[in-house]
Amino acid sequence: MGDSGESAGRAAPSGRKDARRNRETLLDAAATVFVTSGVDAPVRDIAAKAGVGLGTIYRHFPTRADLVIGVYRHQVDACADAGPALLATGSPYTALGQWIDLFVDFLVTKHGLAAVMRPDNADFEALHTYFLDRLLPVCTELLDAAAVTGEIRPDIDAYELMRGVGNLCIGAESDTRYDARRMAGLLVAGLRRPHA
Amino acid sequence: MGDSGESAGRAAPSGRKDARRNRETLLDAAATVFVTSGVDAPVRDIAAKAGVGLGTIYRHFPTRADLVIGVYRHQVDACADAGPALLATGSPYTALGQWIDLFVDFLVTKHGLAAVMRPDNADFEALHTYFLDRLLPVCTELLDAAAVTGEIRPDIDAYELMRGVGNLCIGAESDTRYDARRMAGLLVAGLRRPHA
DNA sequence: AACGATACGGAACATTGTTCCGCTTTTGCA
DNA sequence: TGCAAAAGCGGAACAATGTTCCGTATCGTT
Repeated sequence: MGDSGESAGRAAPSGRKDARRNRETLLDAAATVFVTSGVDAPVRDIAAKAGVGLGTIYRHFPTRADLVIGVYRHQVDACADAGPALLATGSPYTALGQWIDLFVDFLVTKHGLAAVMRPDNADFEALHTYFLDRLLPVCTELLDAAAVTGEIRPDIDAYELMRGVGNLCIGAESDTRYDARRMAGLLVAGLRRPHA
Repeated sequence: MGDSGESAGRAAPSGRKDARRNRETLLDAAATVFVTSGVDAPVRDIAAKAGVGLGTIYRHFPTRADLVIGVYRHQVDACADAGPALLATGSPYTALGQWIDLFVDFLVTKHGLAAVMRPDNADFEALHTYFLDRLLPVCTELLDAAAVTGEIRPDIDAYELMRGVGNLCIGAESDTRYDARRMAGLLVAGLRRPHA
């Protein structure tokens, strides 16, 4: 569905035809390179893969975060949309857990993406902002619902939870001894209201 | 490369006098720079602060991880030593929680240190290894003790917990909306044995 | 076809880690 | 003390990467 067009994404098809084509080519190339080399792949690699110059890549995507957003926007949106859906299928706490699992899976399967979501990384501020804009409302909704039913403590901030879960996913894809899903599950378990 | 003797830190005073002095100077300078610019500060900054050339810094500390270890070794050791002490003062679960708090405080107050503990960062493998060597046995001890008393689930791996807590601390020092300590507390709370 | 606007490519620049080597200082010994 | 070898030093030079800039090529319109 059409969201309020902004930031980086597909707005009204504007500009020259070749420019539009290059934009697509770049997104495709980036997606491919991200899979093999992670989201930290050198800009030159992406440009080479797309067969364009460096100037072109920077014109279309002023910062790398814009490129990453372009590539993963759909998946982030899908994750956001899944929140309300899950909420409709079971208890709020269960839904929250499942939604977090979805988020963790998304991050863990994208090499380096979690590491890049840190807000102290000025280069990726746009990415951080996009994730938050999209997912924070959903997380808040789930959290509130679970708090209302009394399944979890009511004093948890969605932002903190998202940051925490995001952090837990860092480096998970390259460490067989570490299971980010498990840790995220523990964190969510920690949200439960302390039993009397 | 194979350093003489220990990985990094103070070994038996060996070599020339000026070399030993430079080593200390370098550690002092690094400590100062780390506080103001984080552990990712450019090597050149540290060299400049210490008033030595680049060659000198790389000779004394083949990798940056060695320098970081040299600077924080004492504090890591102190944290390790605190484990058994805490265990003697209260219930294992309480001790575990307090020990984790200690660890979190340590990481959070050192700009960028947590981010550098990731094992997927080849440059800092030595640092990662040092932390693990020193802290993993302590964490295991606390975990086991708390499992024996039945306060927590018995299926938690110390390595995973340390990685998880370490990750939770990433970027915490520059984000006022995020409290790593709180998140670590949640994670520890999640360890509790599920109530029947 | 001509022309102005738009976009392109890639050289050039900036930052930072790391290596290498000629020069200096220290140390051991006669 | 004097001296030569060993040990250490400084920083230029190299490599990898992000980013900017501008002369040139292409597109769309008249």
